[in-house]
Formats: sequence, structure tokens, C-alpha cells
Amino acid sequence: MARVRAVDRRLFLLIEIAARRLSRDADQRLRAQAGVSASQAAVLFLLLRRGERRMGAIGEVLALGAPAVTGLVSRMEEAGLVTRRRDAKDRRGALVALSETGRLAAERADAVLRAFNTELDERLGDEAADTLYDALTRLASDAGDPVG
Amino acid sequence: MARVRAVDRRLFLLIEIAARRLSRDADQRLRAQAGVSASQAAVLFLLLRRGERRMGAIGEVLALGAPAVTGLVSRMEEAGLVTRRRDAKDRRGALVALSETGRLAAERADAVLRAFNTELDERLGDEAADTLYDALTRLASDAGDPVG
DNA sequence: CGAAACTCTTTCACACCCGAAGGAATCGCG
DNA sequence: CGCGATTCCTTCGGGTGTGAAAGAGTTTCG
Repeated sequence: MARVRAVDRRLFLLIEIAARRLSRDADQRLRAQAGVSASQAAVLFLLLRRGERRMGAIGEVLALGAPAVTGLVSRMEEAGLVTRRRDAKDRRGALVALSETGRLAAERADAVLRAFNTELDERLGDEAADTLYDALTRLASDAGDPVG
Repeated sequence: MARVRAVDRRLFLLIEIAARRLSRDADQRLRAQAGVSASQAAVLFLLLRRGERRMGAIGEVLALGAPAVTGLVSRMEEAGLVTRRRDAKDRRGALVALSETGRLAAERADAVLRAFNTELDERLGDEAADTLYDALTRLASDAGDPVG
């Protein structure tokens, strides 16, 4: 069954390649139509859906290390998308919240991504898309985690 | 059907998160056991399996832009993993070939990745793994490509 | 032949990610 | 209470990616 084998049947290489293509495409659309990067959009969605969050919580959900979150949020703060302030309850923590500009950008980005996702679903077909979501969700959970 | 929804059912965000976790894990193992990064390993495999290649061909297979390939190959050249020379047939092109050091590293990396891949297959189960490979392969093909 | 068009790679400026190490605040236990 | 361990974020150095533009070689075509 001659499938296109980019490099090999090595899952992680395949995921990297697919992720690169998709992210590049999504990033271009998001920059053009919503004025934010794909990474920034991920943070915007998180804040839009769950409200203000601490740096650590953002990193946990998006599987980013602490330095990555610091840099990402700093650039977003400079762009006026979010605000950052010390957590009064625990002054080690920093709370990140959407600005009004950020809320608008998040909604525009949401529309872009909805369309993008619909395209992908159509390209894959319902069944394959479901299985893919399932498998990726499992892979996106902590690798070392027991199945629980 | 209560799935774990890291951020949303937006495929590209999910792929990014999964790819980040997997790449981080694979990268650490490759650095520790084979002395190369995950990106470098991808180039090594390509050269090991298909012989010397031009910069452009490497970028095409790995879905990397030209500047990314230039930087990656330059660092690999400094590390002694590959050699680079002008293509005599078309002096615009640059041919990249494995060095002996690179060949050894490629074989060590291959063993690491084989083990990693086996783990993933076991975590996912045969059927899900097959569907995942299939779906990712389609996504890894050119997005704009007609299905042919 | 020679200029324009095209192709391939590199350079540049910058975004984004990581691990390691540092600094501030909190916690925990004697 | 107080000092060490821990947690949280940031800084630092460096690898990896992007788009835009420059440089070098080839091809096309008048």
C-alpha cells in the first residue's frame, strides 16, 4: 500500500512535519486576518475561555516551558493584547488577563481557526478526524502518565 | 463523549501540543544517547536512506524553508556530521553528504527512534496508530494538493 | 551574444522554544 | 520565630523556525 513516506514510519518525525505545515498555514492566516501569531492565538483562546490565568497554568495547558511563556506573554503585553500583574494572594505568581484589544483579537482568531479546522475535518473525513483527535489527545497528555 | 480538551477541538492547536511533547522527549533521548538533536536526526535519516541530497531537497522532504535548512546544515557541518560542497552539475546548488561521524550518529539515532516509536505504537494501539499515520501523512502532504 | 527571468542558497531580523541558573516569595518544620 | 526547601517567574545562552531581500548561477529569448 504505497503511502507517501516522507522519511519513514517514525511517528514523531511525521508529526513534526505535519505540525510544521499546519502551523505555518494557520500562522499566516491568523497574522493576516487577526493580527496575531498562532502561539499568541493559543494563549488568547485559553484566556477567553477560562479567564485570567497564571503563567504556570498557561504553560501547563499549552505544554510550554516557563521561559517560553514569559517571552510569549511579554510580547503579547507589548502588543497590548494582555495585561500582567502580580497575584495578590501569592506574590510569586503573575496573573495574565485579556485586554479589550486582546478579546477582540481572540474573537477574530476564533473565526479564522474555526474555518481552518472545518477545512481539515473535510480533508480527513469524519472518522479519521475523530480518531486523530483521540490519538493526539492521548499523546498530548503527559507521556509518563499512567493511563488513568 | 467527554474527551480531554486541552484548549479546544482545534486540530492544529492539538497537533502543536502533541508535537511539542513528543519532540521534547525525543530530543532529550537523542541528545543523550546519540549526541544529536531531533532536527539533526531527521536530516541524518534522510541522508542515510537516500544518499547525498541538495539543500532544497532536504527542505522539501522535511517541510522546512530554505533558511532553516541552511542553518541546520551549517551547525551539522561544524559538528562534523555532514559535508557540504558545490554541485558540479549546477553550481547554484549545494550537495550535503554524511560524514563517517554522521553515519555512526545516524545509526545510533535510528536505534533510539525505533525504541521511541515502538513505545508510541504500544501506547496508541495498532489500529489507532495506523489511522494516525495515515491521517498525518495526508496532512504532511502539500495542503493545497489535489487528492491525487 | 547579452539582458531579463528564473532558481538555489545565504544573510538578516526576528519569533519562539529549550535547559540551566538566578532571584523573590512562600511553605514547612524544628 | 526562623532558616532551609520549594515554588514561581525571569534571565541567559543557544538551537530552530519564518519571511524578505540579497547574491550567485543558469536559462530564456530577443
